[in-house]
Order: sequence, then structure tokens, then C-alpha cells
Amino acid sequence: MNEALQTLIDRGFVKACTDYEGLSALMDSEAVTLYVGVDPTGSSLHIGHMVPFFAMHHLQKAGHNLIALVGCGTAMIGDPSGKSEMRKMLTLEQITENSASIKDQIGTVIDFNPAEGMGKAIMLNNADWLLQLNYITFLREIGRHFSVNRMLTFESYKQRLERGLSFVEFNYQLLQSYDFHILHQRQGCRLQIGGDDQWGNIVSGIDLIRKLGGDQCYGLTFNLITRSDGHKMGKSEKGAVFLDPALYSPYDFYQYWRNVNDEDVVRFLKLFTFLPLEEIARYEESGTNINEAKERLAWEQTKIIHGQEEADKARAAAQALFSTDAGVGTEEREGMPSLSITRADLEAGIGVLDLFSRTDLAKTNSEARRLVVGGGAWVGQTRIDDPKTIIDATFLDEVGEILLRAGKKRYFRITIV
RNA sequence: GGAGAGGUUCCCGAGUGGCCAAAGGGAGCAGACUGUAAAUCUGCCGGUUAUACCUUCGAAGGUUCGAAUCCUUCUCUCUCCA
Repeated sequence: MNEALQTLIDRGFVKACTDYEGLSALMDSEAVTLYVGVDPTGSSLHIGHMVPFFAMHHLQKAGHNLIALVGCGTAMIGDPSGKSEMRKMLTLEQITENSASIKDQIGTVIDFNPAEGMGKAIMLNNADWLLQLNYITFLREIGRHFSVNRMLTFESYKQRLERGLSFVEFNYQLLQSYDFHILHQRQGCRLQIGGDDQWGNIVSGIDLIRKLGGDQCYGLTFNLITRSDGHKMGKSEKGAVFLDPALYSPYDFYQYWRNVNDEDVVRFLKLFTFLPLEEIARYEESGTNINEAKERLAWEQTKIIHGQEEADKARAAAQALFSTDAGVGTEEREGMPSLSITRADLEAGIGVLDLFSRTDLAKTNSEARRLVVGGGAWVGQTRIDDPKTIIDATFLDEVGEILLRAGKKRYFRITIV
């Protein structure tokens, strides 16, 4: 088996391949160009989106060439089912903006300016060829290669047949297959990777290329990454775990990984870090402190996405906050989510509920009230259980700040200006 | 185009005139237990200037002292027929 392919298998990425032997042989013989599609539906990706890119990282290192295909053309159509209203059409500026930030985020894992010996990486947009398609031409040249009978046998459609399937959705497969065909034609792309749900679309693309006289192409799908508690990867109580630090702070990001279930740690180390497998194996040995593994996972992952400085800060803050007696110096507080209030405001006194609801700790006054009444609100070392409490300068701690806490592990820093 | 079923609070899902801010479950938050884990148990779980008030049951009107519940129109989804 080809080494790079084996790496992906060993690290737990691979769910299925259209032809392991064929693909392995191809990867042995040349630098393969491969692609994965992303939908630019928002300005930020979340960690669930990143799985194929982590896989790509390993392939790029092995010298293969990468294409990240932004699906602006397909995003234009949107999926009308199950939505209360039509998805808003993205303007061209929004699309360009989204693509740019998405490219930056992908760039944390794959390298768009690779060093010698690594594969190249580019980003393309399928709007460039999809938007100008002529319906009749498309039907005559592409549509005729698709058998509805066959499409209906695909598992992805079978399910939807019970619940209803719009024609637009039915067309996704054709558009995605066409993407693959174009990339094959123009870029020499031979391999499409994607989530397990993409299997049918990938296979169709391969068939289309063959029917149009192209080379034998391959498909490789990845496991849907789930958490052992059954939650969707990348979803947290706050919603998606975004990569954009403005939407999800590096500290919270670190904490998300720090708090994964025991059963997930090793699996996630393999998937979401670049640590060598031998090193990860150490954490599997019985007797190793599982919390060390979690800390490592959180730090490595934060380093990859937000850079080492942020990772260090987040780790320092977390360690200081969770170690029982060590003081929390100003330096450790750097990485914490924070908010400033003026000295004048503080001296006038601020209601606890008001203060908490200004932070991420509580969204509304009522939520803050519940927190206080429920005994989960702390100001510094003091538990506040009276919702009428006024917070003023007497609550400042030794470094002249106020640390708020909700429950055991959600902290917020109030600085005075 | 015709016939039927249906749209309920983050999700699923009860509720068919007042006792409904709306059962139950899930998710979430907090407390206890712990290892910043899981499981378990307990409380909370629309908003607010908070023992009261305001907004919510697809949308708009109407009946009524009173409507998520009844009537009208509209709208969307699904199923069957053509």
C-alpha cells in the first residue's frame, strides 16, 4: 500500500475507497492531483469542516497536489428543503470575502506556499464554470450520461424518496460530477476526497469522466467524525466551534478540546494533530494520565489553528484557573475572554445580573438571574447567590481586576480602564 | 388542477375555549459526585425595571368577557389522485 494512503488509513480517516489498489499504484507512480469541495455558506469554517484538510495535509507532505474547491456556484442554488425561507443569495462581494477568509483558515492546515518537495495547493471556485452553463447544452452533453434509474438506487436518494426530494437537490450530483470532470480536464485531477455522505456524488463523477473519455479516476471518503457522546463534531453548547477567533475565542477553542470525552482523545489526536503515531501510542498505554493527553490535544490543535502564541496563552490561562491554589497572575489572564468597564461605572456599582449578562457567561438578565439563584455565579472567590448584589470596587482582586465565573469552568475577565 | 394530512416554545412532540409561558422527551445551564471526563441523581430551562407585566403556538383578520384551541382568507410542507 502506498505510504501516504496507509497513513490516512492508520490515522483513522478512511471510510471507503473506490479502488485501493488502483489508487495506491497511481500514488506510487506520480504526484496525484486531488480535490475536495467546501461550501462557502458562512464567513468561517468550523472544526467539523476541517477533517478532509487534515487528511490533505498528510497527502501534501507526501508530494501530492491539492485543490480546495469553493462551491460558490452550488451555494448559489442552496438546498430549499427543510428551510423556512429561501436561502439568501450571496452577493459577489460576500462570496469573495468568505472565500478569502476560508482560504486563510484552510491555510492553517495545508500550505498554499509549500516548501520544496511538498505538493502544490490551490483554491478554485466552481462559480467560474457553473454560472455560465447553458441549460440545453448541459443536458445534451452531461445530462445524457446520467441514468435516473441508477441515481434512484443510491442510498442518499433512497432515504430522501421517502421524505421528498426536490429537483434542485436531485441535480447536485450532476453539478458535482461536472466539477470533477472540469478539474480533471483542466488540472489533471484524478482523485476526489470527501465525507462519507459524498460517496454517491464522487462515484458519479468518476463515471462521468470515464464516459467522456477521461482517465480512470478515484474516490476516497472519510469517516463521519462523531463524538462518543453522540454529539455532532464541532457543535458545542455555544453553537458551532468556529475557527474564526472573533466568533470563538482561542481560549474557548482550547477548552473545547481540553474537555473531550476520554474515549475520543486518542482518536482525535490522530485525526486533528500532526503528531507521529508512535508518540500518540504513548497516550494509549494504560497508566498514562488521560488529562495529559487531553492537554496535549488541546494545545496542538489550538497551535495549528490559532498559532503557538495563542495556544500557549490559552494553556497558561487554563492551567492557572484550574489549578487549585496557584494564583492567577496578569500574564495567565491574557488568554481569557474579557471585557473592560470604566472605573467610574464600577465605583457607581453594577448589578451582578447586569454584569454577568454583559459577558458571554449569560445571554440575558434572566439567564444571569438563574445562574445566581442556582448557586453557579462567582465573583472572584465569592459565590453570589443574591441577585440584587451590587458589584463595586470592593470586589477588585489583588491585580485590580474582577474574575467572573459561571459554574466550574466558564471564566470571564473584567478589566478596569 | 382535485382530495386529504399538517405547520406548537432550540429539536422531537402533547395540547381542541379559561386551571397554558403551554405535558413529556432530547439538547442546554447550574448543584452534588469526580479527573476541567463519562455515567448518575437534583434543580432550572421565552423576556423584563420580576410575587406583576410583556411577547410567543405558520400569517392576517373575525367570533368571544376570554383563543394555541372556534370561523374566514392567505401561506408553506407532506401524502394520494389526475
